[in-house]
Amino acid sequence: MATPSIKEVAQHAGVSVGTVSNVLNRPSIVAPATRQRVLDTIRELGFVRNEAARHLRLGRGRTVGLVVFDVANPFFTDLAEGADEVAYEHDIVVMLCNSKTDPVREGHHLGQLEQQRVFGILITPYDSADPGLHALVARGTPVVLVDRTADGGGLCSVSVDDQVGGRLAGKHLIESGHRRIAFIGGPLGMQQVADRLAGITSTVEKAGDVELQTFEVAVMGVAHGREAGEKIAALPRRSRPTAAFCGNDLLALGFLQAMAAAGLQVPEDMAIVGYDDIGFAAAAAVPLSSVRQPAGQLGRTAMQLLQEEVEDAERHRHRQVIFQPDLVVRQSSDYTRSSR
Amino acid sequence: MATPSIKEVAQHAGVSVGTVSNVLNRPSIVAPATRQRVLDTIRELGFVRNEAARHLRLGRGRTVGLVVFDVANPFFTDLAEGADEVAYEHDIVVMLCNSKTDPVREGHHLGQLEQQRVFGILITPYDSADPGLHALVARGTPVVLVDRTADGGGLCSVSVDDQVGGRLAGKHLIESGHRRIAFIGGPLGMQQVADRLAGITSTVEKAGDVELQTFEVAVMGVAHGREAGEKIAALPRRSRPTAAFCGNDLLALGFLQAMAAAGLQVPEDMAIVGYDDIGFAAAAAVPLSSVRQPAGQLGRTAMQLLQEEVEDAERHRHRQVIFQPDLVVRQSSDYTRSSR
DNA sequence: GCGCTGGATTGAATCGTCTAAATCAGCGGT
DNA sequence: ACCGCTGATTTAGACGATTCAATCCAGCGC
Repeated sequence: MATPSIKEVAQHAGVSVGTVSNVLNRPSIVAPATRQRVLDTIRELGFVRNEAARHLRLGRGRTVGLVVFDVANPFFTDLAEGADEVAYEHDIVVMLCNSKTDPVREGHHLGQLEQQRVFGILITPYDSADPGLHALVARGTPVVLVDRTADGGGLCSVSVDDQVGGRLAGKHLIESGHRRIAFIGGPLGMQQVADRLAGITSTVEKAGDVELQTFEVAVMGVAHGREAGEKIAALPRRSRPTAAFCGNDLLALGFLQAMAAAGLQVPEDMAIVGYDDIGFAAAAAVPLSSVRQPAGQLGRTAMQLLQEEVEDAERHRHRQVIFQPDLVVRQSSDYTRSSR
Repeated sequence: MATPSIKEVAQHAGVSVGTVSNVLNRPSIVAPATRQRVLDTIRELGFVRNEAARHLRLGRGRTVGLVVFDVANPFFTDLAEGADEVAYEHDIVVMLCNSKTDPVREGHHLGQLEQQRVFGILITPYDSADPGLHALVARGTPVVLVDRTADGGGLCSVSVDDQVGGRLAGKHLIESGHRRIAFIGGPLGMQQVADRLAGITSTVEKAGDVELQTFEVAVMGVAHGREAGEKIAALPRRSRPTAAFCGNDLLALGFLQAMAAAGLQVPEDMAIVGYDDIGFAAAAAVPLSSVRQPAGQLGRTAMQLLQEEVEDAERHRHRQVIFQPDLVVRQSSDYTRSSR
């Protein structure tokens, strides 16, 4: 009934537990005949390795925790998929955790992962200076920051230059003639959001005659985008922004819905640029312009860095890998492609 | 440096390991003064419980594996979120695994989960009769089927009546006057797909004068939906279906894109009904009609069933919970709401 | 026939935690 | 002064796999 242990396999096959373990871990040093006999017994008995025991003895697990803001956001599932690819090659399993941009949930997950003595953690931290996170690192769990640059250099990180992203969006909108632009995103305390805002701000300031208005949201999801959109649509036409730069595509999608509901045309009455270029952006009611980030690559690279860090802890030097985003212009911000 | 063990905490606090363990697990039987001293030492030393050792000793883990077809499909992330909610209440952590409707990947994940001696597994199985899956169950890992009915009754399951879903879609399209309908989905070997098809087929047959054409796809993703759409758009107008029922919303979204690309109007030239009613369906270029499934509820219920099964293994009787889907009609299948 | 070599196998210790049984200290009752 | 009791604490195995030093043995050269 209960799964047999290595010991029962040994008895059944008439060898010692050491030999069974060797068959499992270094088959080459076991005599072929013995090896086969053990293998047969394993199959016969339906033996399944106990990872917990293995883990205890080895001191380190084969699981990597990936903590992200929002698993429902395709950007993060793409990222997760990239991480998974690399993990698979190294016989590592990925545990996806959803922090929902909530520091409490994030902390909870980190605690669980540390208790599990995971191989390492990839995380988009709510606050990269979180003392809890650094305590965890100090206690020995390897951590790689994802979609976030490690300021101090005390950690590896993989990110995309969000300021550049913000500038790309700003430049595009300004060049399209917009003079009143809204930024929708939040919480502003989040580095990613702050950087995107900083990016577009710098562009706006350079232009001189452009007004940028910030609308902070609590969570970057469709619902909040819609809410912000309703608020903005309700503004008097004269002072209402003519373009919106949304902190991510979910916000942008919600925002777009609000425009439709309010009877405002996109891009004529309101141009929209999102962020992440998730797959659904292109399929939206009005195909969405968006700042594209190489999500899969972020995930792959992060896992590789983690792998490197653990495999060769001595020689390892923390690295900050930074990718460049690019702007994908679609109908939501391009009059020339507009249907009417 | 290395995380301290319970033993070091004991030494430091001047008590035995047993007492430390008791502080952790049954604080009430420890004298308040001692308890406090141990607690202080724990904080001071930064002790973190080793879940692997605990797990080994207890024989069962606190992790539940959730194996789904496609983590990038919002239907499944909603489902996962529901499962997570309930898991959280029971101090259980959920491990999300992506099978990508690939039996090999699925098997790989099941193997990993079994090695980890997880608390249990929730799975949308590619083939619910898979011998590997049943062997795993026989060896003692509790499994609950999700979005899939357990035929034999040898397992708990939570599902939505897909035949009803298919009938709802069929009825709606036929009543809207369509006489040539396409079904896009696959692989047809998947029960969910087969049932949805069976549902619409039965409705079609009852109507008598309606023709149903099936287009099988390998994977239910946006790309395949687009592909199928292109193929159908290329058919001569006379024989081309006037409506499409897609196996899920991702397919439908892709299909919709293909219609736009081919210059066909939705719903005038082609009505579309999707499945799952994911959040993005409402935000699509043409808001998508869809058969809604209570994803979160599926996840919550599944986790509850698993919990019940493990907590009270003796008295437990396997149950099949079946929810009913309902149809959400939006513009993609409704002329009256069409903009033109 | 002896000792040696080297490949194959064994045995025991170990990882960190939990728990049942044993021990201990203190105290009230007789 | 002693017994027995209660409540607090300690002790001593497990749990299952890994690993390394120790052992075993067959074969070989001399």
